[in-house]
Amino acid sequence: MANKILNHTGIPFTPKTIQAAVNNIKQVYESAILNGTRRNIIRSSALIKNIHNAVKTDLIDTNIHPSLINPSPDYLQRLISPNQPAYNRARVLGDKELKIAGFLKTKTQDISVIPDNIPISPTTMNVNSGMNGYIDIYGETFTESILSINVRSQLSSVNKNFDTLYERTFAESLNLHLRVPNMVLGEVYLIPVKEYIDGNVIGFNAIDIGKYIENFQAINMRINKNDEKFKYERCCLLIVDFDRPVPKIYNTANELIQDGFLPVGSACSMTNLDYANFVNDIMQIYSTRFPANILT
DNA sequence: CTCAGATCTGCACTCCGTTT
DNA sequence: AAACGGAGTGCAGATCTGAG
Repeated sequence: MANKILNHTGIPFTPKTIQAAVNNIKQVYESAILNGTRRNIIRSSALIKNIHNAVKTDLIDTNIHPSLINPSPDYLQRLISPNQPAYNRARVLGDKELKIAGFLKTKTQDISVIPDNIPISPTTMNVNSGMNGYIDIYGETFTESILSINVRSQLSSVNKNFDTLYERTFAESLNLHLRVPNMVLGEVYLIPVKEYIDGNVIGFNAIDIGKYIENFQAINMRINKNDEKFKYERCCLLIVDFDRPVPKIYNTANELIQDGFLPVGSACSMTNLDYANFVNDIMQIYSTRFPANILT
């Protein structure tokens, strides 16, 4: 897990930008298609970790302390007492996906940023759900103060899986917000503007990208903690054209119209759904909601 | 304690009955 | 016949467990 990200020749590689991440995804995925190991590479999560890494890098660039991202349980133990003396924090990125309890179930979060000044307070859950009696090692106060960003992708069979994946996306935010309504949730969803066809050759099919934009706008921008619980505080629909030598990331609907992926006059908007402003936007929402929490 | 085998989890993708 | 929808599949990695 520490660094399982490889380039297409099998050499360890750490993408620092979202463009480097999608470039590497294209190269690794396409070589896997050609040598018949496409399913293996997808299920190994080797591709999606490229996006994880670029998002983590962008979080650090907004001044988040690396040790507060996906910290180990050992590191978290220092928060068990609010009067703990200052801890000598190494500038190392954690890689532990935190298992967070929601109203219906637990779920490990892809990227968790923990505040440095909120104590952990284990509690036994007392709720009218299957989680009744579950011992949550973090407690509600700490859980709701975690900034959580999940990352998904779908490179082929896009329409076939739309329903299942959209339901999952919708359910994950609801599960957490039903228990901890203040929690700030982000989602980065990589979607190709043309899906890869199946088989052992490189090829692309058109998809209806407008449908994705509309559906993700419908669960986006939960600015007020009283807003609908199935929404995310900030979603990113990372729309990428892989059918060119260097993949192109789309940040605006106008670019999609210009390249023929949305009809002229389309009402679709990528405002608040783009990657370019994603990290800044979600940090803004977090710091407004939890002005006293320390992430640096 | 170690560590190998068992079990659990996450997730892209397939399959097949239903609808149009 | 074609498209749809959603239950089912199976791989890979993570985590657990118990024998020694």
